[in-house]
Amino acid sequence: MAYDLRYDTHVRPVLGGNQVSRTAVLKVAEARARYAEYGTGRGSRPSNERLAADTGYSVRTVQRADVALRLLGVATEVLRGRQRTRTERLASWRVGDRGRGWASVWALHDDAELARQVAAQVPVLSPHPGGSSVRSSSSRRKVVTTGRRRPAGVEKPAWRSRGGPDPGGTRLAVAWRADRDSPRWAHRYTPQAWARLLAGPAQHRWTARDLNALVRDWIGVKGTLPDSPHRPIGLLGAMLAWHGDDTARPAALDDAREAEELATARARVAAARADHARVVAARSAGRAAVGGPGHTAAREVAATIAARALVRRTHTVAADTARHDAAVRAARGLHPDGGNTDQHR
DNA sequence: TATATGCGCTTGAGCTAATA
DNA sequence: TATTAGCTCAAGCGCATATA
Repeated sequence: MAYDLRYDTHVRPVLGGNQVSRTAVLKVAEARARYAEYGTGRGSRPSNERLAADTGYSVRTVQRADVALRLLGVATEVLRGRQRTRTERLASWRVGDRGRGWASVWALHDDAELARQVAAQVPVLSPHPGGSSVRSSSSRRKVVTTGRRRPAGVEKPAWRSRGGPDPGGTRLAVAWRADRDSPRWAHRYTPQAWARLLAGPAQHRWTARDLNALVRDWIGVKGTLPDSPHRPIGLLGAMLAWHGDDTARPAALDDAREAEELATARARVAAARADHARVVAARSAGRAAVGGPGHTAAREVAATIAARALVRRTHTVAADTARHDAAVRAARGLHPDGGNTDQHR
């Protein structure tokens, strides 16, 4: 599909006089895929010569196919091939690798824009019979429709016999599709299409967060998740089967931890509010007591105590000063009453 | 005649041995 | 010891040729 949709616009102008066939591109892509990691498409590192031997084409054609794959947007050359340094070769020898060079490393991948183009082509690839080689013409018969051919005993369509889309599963699918953390392929199907698969988890009160936690767990354990899985419903079904117990919500632990943090924060806020209320009450009581009989009596007692203390301090200082003055006069030979002696004169 | 393919040469990086 | 020629490896490119 990539070749059919993009070769003329993306590849042909670049390759000029060195075009490459669809068959050659497919063969080289298949050969490269055999050397890539199965789950991710990464780590494909056969040399051009190896690919030429595998495909039966020349190295030159392999090179052209590589360019085409790159321009089609389905492969990326991650590391260019080169000869190893002596240190690298010695390291390689220790693990039994006698090669002198390293081939380019390629990653094979899908392309979101290309996937959209392919999806857009589906109606063209599955034409209505009216567009086929069988010509239709207007019938002259009065009744052109066929009669009831339903087998006896079948009274309603299959979806109705299943009871229609599960409401809980539909609600969960709607929430999951609306969640910004959900993978893009969640939007490949309508909520009704997801509903049947999600009916079980919805019964056990799963949320969009649970589904995304399941996807993250899957990536963590399996190591990979395609950008555009071939059958998203099948993939999510595999994840749910891998998870096993629907009653064990994947995000339950996160929810419990957040609930505990929320409760702690609420208790902290309540305690702070109680402290503040106590402080406000005490301040109000203090302000109300100012000017009252108790406050006035206390002030009078305090003033009396302060006056007595002042008198005591004055007497003490006056006595100390008199003693000091007498001692100074005695040391100078002066009369204690204030007169001078002749000795000094 | 347009398209697809292969041959042969070139490039770039690195190693080895000969030589000044 | 530094320089240089020759070689390997991986990859790119132009042109001649085969083919439908």
